[in-house]
Amino acid sequence: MKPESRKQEIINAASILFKEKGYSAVTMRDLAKAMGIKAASLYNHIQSKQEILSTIIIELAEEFTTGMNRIVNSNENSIQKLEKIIDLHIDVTLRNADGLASLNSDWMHLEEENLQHFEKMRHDYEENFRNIVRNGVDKEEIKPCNIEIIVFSTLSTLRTLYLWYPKQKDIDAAILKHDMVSVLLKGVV
Amino acid sequence: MKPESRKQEIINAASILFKEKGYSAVTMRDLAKAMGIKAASLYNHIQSKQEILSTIIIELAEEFTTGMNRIVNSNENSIQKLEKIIDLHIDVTLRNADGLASLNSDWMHLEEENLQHFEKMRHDYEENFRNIVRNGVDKEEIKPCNIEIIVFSTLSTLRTLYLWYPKQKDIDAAILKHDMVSVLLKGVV
DNA sequence: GTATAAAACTAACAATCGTTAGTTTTGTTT
DNA sequence: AAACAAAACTAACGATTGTTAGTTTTATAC
Repeated sequence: MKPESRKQEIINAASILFKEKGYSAVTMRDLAKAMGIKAASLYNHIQSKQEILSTIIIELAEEFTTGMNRIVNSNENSIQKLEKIIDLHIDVTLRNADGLASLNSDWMHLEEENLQHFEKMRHDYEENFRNIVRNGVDKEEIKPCNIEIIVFSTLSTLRTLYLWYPKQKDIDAAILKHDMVSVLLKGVV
Repeated sequence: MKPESRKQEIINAASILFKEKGYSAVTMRDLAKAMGIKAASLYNHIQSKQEILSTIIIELAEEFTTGMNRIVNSNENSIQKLEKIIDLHIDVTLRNADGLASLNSDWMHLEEENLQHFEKMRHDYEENFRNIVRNGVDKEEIKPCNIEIIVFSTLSTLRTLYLWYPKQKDIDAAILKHDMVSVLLKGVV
């Protein structure tokens, strides 16, 4: 029963519109119409269109950063860490699939300091991912494939989950996790 | 009489800009500046901004449609067909990585008839992909995993190749094909 | 019931958008 | 050098953009 703040409602509505058409193609009048108010009224709750975008993206990026740091600092082997990464992506996707569209497709429209912050978080995330895979190959827990290809193919699938999962209506999160681990790590042949 | 070459130069420049910022965020003045001319001069060669987008996307979508039809109608088993699909994506990516950004991220900005044509081609492509996987599972050439997850994870990786491949400077196409087959079909563990 | 704050409104701004019209420059052919 | 078309230009259009200012409505607290 606790009502979401009006600002959060706007951000949620914006996430949906940004997912459908992208940040640049969504006007403040589009967003206002989705909220059932006039464009100028939005500014009682938010500072700018840019603030909406950066709120959506930075919050999500920090979730991934926090999650990855927890995984990196855990005492598990490479395979277990990869499974935890898959869990992380599924969890975030379930919680905020709409926002992930902006994180994946509209990050380049962030402005100076937020853009830099985002790019650093993304770089660090990928570097951590790469190190986990590299470590797994060294310890022969993972096949000696091209590390870049493993990271790329796994990450591109996980990053695209937000597009696919909402269309799968009757799939349980636990089953999804299990099957993603199976397909991504163990192959299909 | 027809300025084919200059028109193609414009389309190529547009592909690069669309890749960097997306269709909606690129103005005709941006494109003109990239071409070293004024915005109005673009209209000696193209009819509209929309025409540029539809040319980029529809041409690529038809390449995939043609390629997929060839694969579907061949006398090969499921694994071989999946390998051919991987080849197809790598070939198209090598030939036109920039345009693929529009196909993946800006298709929703196509207008009525082109949008419908694109959506039908994409639907048919995915349906063909799904049938190949389903057939492979039935014949026990492919593990009995969730078919949707296999299609999704494979396709999301192939569709994202355009983002990743240009950054890999010293990787040969043949090696890439081999490794992609290895990672996507045989797993990493 | 009145005061106060939250949240909506109308009206408009300067800037920028895709695009058109009309004109001039450039390059090639005769 | 004259003719002609390709391709550039200047100038501007109507529409739309994000945003601001000032005002009115709505809901809550005393």
